[in-house]
Amino acid sequence: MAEREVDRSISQTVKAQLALRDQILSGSLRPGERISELQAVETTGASRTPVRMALVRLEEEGLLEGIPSGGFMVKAFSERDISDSIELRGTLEGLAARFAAERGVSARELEPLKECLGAIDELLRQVPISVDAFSSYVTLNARFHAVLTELSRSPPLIRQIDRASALPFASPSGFVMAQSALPEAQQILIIGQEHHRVVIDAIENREGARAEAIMREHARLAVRNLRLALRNRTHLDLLPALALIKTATD
Amino acid sequence: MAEREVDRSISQTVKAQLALRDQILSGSLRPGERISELQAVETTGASRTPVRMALVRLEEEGLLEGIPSGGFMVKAFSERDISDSIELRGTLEGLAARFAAERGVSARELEPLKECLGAIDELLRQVPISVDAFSSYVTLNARFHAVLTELSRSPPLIRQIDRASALPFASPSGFVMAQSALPEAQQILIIGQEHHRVVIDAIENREGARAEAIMREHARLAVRNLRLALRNRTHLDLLPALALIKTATD
DNA sequence: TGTATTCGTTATGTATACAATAGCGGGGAG
DNA sequence: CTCCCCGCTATTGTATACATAACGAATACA
Repeated sequence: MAEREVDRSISQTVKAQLALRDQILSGSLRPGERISELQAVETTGASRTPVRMALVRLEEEGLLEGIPSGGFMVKAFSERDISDSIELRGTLEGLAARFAAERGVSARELEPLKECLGAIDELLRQVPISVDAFSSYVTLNARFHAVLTELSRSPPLIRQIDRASALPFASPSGFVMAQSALPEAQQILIIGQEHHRVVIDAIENREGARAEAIMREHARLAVRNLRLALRNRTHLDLLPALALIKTATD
Repeated sequence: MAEREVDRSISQTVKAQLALRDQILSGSLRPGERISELQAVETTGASRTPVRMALVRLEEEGLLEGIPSGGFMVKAFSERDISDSIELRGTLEGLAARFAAERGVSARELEPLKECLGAIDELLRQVPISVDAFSSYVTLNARFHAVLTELSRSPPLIRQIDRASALPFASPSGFVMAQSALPEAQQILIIGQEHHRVVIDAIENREGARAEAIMREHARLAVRNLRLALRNRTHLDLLPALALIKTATD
């Protein structure tokens, strides 16, 4: 009992899944590269069975791809894959916003959303925005999107949105990070915040179509800016997940 | 070597996954019921490791739910879950149609779609439609939706649509089957076919918004009719997947 | 010298053994 | 008679052993 040190608070499968996902997203594992189970066993500390379960989950998540002859490889994404994923999530979030608006949301339920809005307003007051403030923004923005998604009260939809967010840069924090290096970053943040304001207003007034439209526009903005940011890669080489994007233009 | 008869043409994992999915969808396993691994091993013929991989995949598919204390249970769906799933898929297919329209599709690529259209036209000519013809319709309709999805040329989107179709009644064939018992079945099929015709026209003329709108309307029609069909359950008790729907109104 | 075939090694798919936990039933006490 | 506690059993999570298939290298033959 002194020899084996096992953390019983978390399953080996989850541990392996987290570790491997981190390795993929951090670029330790190159896209197209075959993942060695044995190597994964060594780096994660779990044994083969939990590692395999983690690999299956990561494949379903979309980060890995099964190889016909056996095993898994890290998936590579084209720039279009990324922008499609963002638009996809925007469409889904639009549906969520519409559901929230049509089905009605109490003032109390809307409160967390307004809190995020106010907190971000506070952050955006400083020009230019500090690094710390930007970090807070990323958190608050992610929270805003998560809460909005929940307001749809539709488990299948929430589930799909979560899935769509699993791809690199497709999560609310993911693409904001990518845009941080742009000179127009602050303006983008301000516009995005305006979108947030409008969607709350639309939900409050039960304007489903308007709520949906603004969320889709929100995603369009993100797509446009991500494209822009990817043009000057020099500014954001620090982002590890960038390694997952195929450089060759299709 | 003579003793053990193993089919090498298909992996045990896939075999177990297919068998278990069939058991779930056919109602052999009741929703809320904990799935016994041992029992699954017996019914599928695979050993525990492949069975567990299959269970993980089915959980990711949305048919199973992990139990915190361990193991999996069959998920139960509310009527709203189902209709939301259909609308969800409709939204996704709308996006696919828009992508196809905006990005352009050659006449050659549109051919399979038109073939389905023509074949279905042929089927719908007979009144009332025969059981055989209806069965053909289900196949052709599924093919139409699959081809349309492919025309988006967006792997992430295609993937998501496939995922959304995994839930009971959310697939193109699934909800059509459910509606078959309705007296208005033939009219519904005719209207649906008109939708198909319009989406092809919209894609040909590169009218993205119109293509998207009609696919969403298509889903709305499906939702409405599924609701209707579920009202008179007596007509369609033959559908096994029905067991997965919670009877209690939320 | 190039190509093809064979052998060996390695990694994956599968099966099973082991360990730990959660649920359940029985027994005892209040 | 009821409630609580203890122990047992059954099932899951984990580890590992075994078999098989694929990939690579080396050698032999053309």
